[in-house]
This record gives sequence, C-alpha cells and structure tokens, in this order.
Amino acid sequence: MTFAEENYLKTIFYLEQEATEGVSTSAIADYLDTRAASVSDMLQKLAKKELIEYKKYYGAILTHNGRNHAILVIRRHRLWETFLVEKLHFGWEEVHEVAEQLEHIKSEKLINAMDKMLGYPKIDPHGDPIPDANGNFTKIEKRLLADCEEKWTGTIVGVKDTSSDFLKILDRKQINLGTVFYILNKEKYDGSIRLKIEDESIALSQKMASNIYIKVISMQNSE
Amino acid sequence: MTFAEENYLKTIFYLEQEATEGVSTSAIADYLDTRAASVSDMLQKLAKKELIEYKKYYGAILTHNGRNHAILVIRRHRLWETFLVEKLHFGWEEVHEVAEQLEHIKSEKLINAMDKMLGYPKIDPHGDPIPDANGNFTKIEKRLLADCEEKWTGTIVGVKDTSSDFLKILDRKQINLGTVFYILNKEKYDGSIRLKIEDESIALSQKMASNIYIKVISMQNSE
DNA sequence: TTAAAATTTTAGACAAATCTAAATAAAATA
DNA sequence: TATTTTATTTAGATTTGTCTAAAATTTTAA
Ligand SMILES: [Mn+2]
Ligand SMILES: [Mn+2]
Ligand SMILES: [Mn+2]
Ligand SMILES: [Mn+2]
Repeated sequence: MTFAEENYLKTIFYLEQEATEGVSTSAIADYLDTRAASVSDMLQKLAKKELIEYKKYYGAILTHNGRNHAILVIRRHRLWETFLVEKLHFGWEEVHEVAEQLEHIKSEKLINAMDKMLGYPKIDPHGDPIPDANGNFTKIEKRLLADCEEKWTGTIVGVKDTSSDFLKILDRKQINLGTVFYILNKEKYDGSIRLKIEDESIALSQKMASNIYIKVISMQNSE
Repeated sequence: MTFAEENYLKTIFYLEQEATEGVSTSAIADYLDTRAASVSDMLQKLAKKELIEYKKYYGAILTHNGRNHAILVIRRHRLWETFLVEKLHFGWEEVHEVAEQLEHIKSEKLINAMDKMLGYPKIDPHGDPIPDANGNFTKIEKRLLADCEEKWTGTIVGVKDTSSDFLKILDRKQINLGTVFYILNKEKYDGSIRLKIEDESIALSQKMASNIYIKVISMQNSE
C-alpha cells in the first residue's frame, strides 16, 4: 500500500461520514487538493484492488478491507499526534503536518508499542477518537459551535480544521479542549458568535465557529 | 529530497569511508540491491543537484552539501533506533528495518526533540555514533574481531551487519555490546574463532567475526 | 600492445502518480 | 423535453525511479 493510496482511503473514510451516497470524485479532489482526473484514475485503481466499491459517475464507498485500512492509518495518525504532544511537548497546532508523514510508517509492533507507552489514549490532541488495535473507537458526542444558540453554556471538545493556521488563532484566543464558554451573542446577519470565557469576551466568525466542536452543558441562561 | 535520493546519499557516505577513490556504481548497486543502470541515472541526478561530484566511469564523492544531508539522515536513523530500544523496548535486532522508514521523516523539530528526550545519546544500539544537531560525531575506536589474535581480551563495541538475521544469532550466543571475551583459539585454516565469555566457550565463523567490532583490552594471556 | 572481460553508461520501456485538455455523461434549467 | 451547465472520465504528457538490452569505456590478461 503506497502513501498515495493510504491518503485516498483515509479521505474517503472522512467524506463517507458526511455523504449519504458514494463519495464524489470532486469531493475527494477538493479535500486532497488534486485534480478530478487524478482522483478518477486512483478510484479505478483502488476498485481493482477491492479497497473501494466504485461505479463510474456515482462515486466510491469503502469495502470492508478498505475501511479497515483507513482506520489503521487514522489510528497511526492520531497516536503519533498524541505522542508528539504528550512526550515531545509539541503544541496541538504543530502535530498534524508531521503526523501526515508518520501515519505511513508500516510496523504493527511500533504502533502498538506507542499505544502502550501512551497508556492507550482514547482521544487525540484535537479531540478525535483513536481507534484501538482492533479498529474500534467510540463516537464522540459533539456538535458544531456554529449550530448553537445564544445563552447556551458548553465546553470545547474538538476541532474540525486541524491546520496550524487555525489552531494558532484558537491559542491566541485561549480556546483549548476543555475550555468552558457561555454564548453571549449570535449575530443573525453573518453567523458570528461572541463567547464569554473566564470573564473575557471573545469574538468568532461563522467560519471559525463552524470548525469548532462543542458539547452542550446547558441551554439555559446561567448568568 | 526524496526517499531514494536520501538512501543514495547515505549509501555513498558509508562506502566513502572504505573506498580510497570515488565510490563506484557497482558498489552502490550492490549495497542498495539495484541495477548499475539505475545507479548511473541517479548519480547524474545527484550531480546536477550538486550533492555529489561525479565523473563518468570514475564514481562519486559527496559534496559538502551532500555529506551534510547524508549525516542528517544517519542522525535520524540512529536516533530512531535508540528510541525504539530505549523507550519502546525493541530488541537491537528489530530496529533497523523500521528505522529505514523513519529516517525519511522531515521535521527538524521532531528529531531534535527526540534527541533531547533520549538525553542526547552518543551511540546507537549497534554501537554506531549518533551525529549531533551540528552533524558532529566522534569516531569510535574499534577493530574487527576477525583481525584479532589468540589470547587477546576485548569487549564488543559494535556490529557491522545490523540485520535481524545476524543479530538474532548473536543474541542466542549471548553476545551484546559491552560483552567481554577472551580469544581461546583462532583457526588458521578457515579463520574461525573460539571465544570464552563468562566461562562459556563460543564458536564463531570467519564471516561472523568479520561483522563484529571490538575494542582490545589486553593482548596478553590473562588466563 | 592488442584482445577479451568486466564495468559503466545510454536507449528505450514501464509503473506510479500527477497534470491539462478534450470527450462524455449527468444534472439543472429553460 | 431540449438545451445548457456541471461533473466526471478518457487521452495524452510529465516526473521519478526502476528495469533490460545494447553500446561505450575501462581494466585485465594474453
Ligand atoms: Mn491530524
Ligand atoms: Mn488530530
Ligand atoms: Mn540501522
Ligand atoms: Mn544502528
């Protein structure tokens, strides 16, 4: 299994969760920042290897085999990210890029030893679940901050965008996993949100709010 | 810099130490288990990038740039091997293969953080020196066991062959870094050697003895 | 010092992964 | 429903790294 193939499988896995039908060529091209033509080629290759089911013009879904491999790559990615934060004291904004490389290292013994060393962590530095050695992981209860309403109280449980650019902004605003907030205001016009975090008032655009996952603590005014 | 290019640089670095002239195409092909034609192609590419000096039919030597990069790859390789043994409790026979993959991960921050976590180790699990962040490393004083004589006493300081197959044999014979031995006998006919290690008598072929590095403790009979 | 042998390079091909441009199919719209 | 627009696939090219077979060069040996 090549790096490119693994990246496609991982991408299809992500996009499958949101899509109802098969994952479309253009969705994959978008996510991987490649051209549709390249994706079309690769989908045919993955189909021939029975890692996906693919009907021309109707997108792809993972086979049992394909899904297992995608989950393995995600397991590797998230364990490496956890290692970088827990053992090497990287910031959560620095780990994704390196993990994109490390996730392709092939050694079952290595990844299971890492898992053990880290104490079998259940979530990664961005709040995403880490599949165990059997590929099992629990779905984390969460919703987008952008879908919340005024006067709700909640806590940050994850981020959708794990890019350095985005996470640095969150750091600057003192927003981390576990941070508790109260929604002071939600602007109908542009969807921007104003939070209260530890007595500070913090403004977030709609775009930012739709890249932050939260868990609702209360839907009542607790002020 | 691609994986392949890094592997070539590393190989040329190794072979340069033994060669007097430039490193030959066939020596590289041998070491990397590829064809001379492939090596020829790659040497021209590396020369164009000014990583090696290359004159057709007369082999290659590293430029300043090329040498620096080779040393960086070796630093990564040996630090990862050390990590695997020290932190993940791999045996010294299990680490080389995985390190062949890990040595290509590009992140200066990662490798320097690993170095720090490991306490800036000076030698790897096979007794080879680990270059520091500036590319400096001390040459280890050693000679091949095959070049020693009867009645000498010495200690194991390294191995030339780091393959799993070879190291498993050493494990079985209880030969490790730091092991002290006395040479009971050296057979003129086939170069085989018989050692005394902690009162056990251990036989080694010429081939094995020429893959073990040692430091002489005494050239006198200490029996 | 010339001929044979070994080494090295070149030529041409191939697989993987990507691209642009053109063709084709599906979806949206009039 | 017919036409236009959008999405997808195919065709053909490119880069990287490899191969085999043939040509060129160097080395060895007669
Ligand atoms: Mn990530
Ligand atoms: Mn993550
Ligand atoms: Mn090694
Ligand atoms: Mn080593």
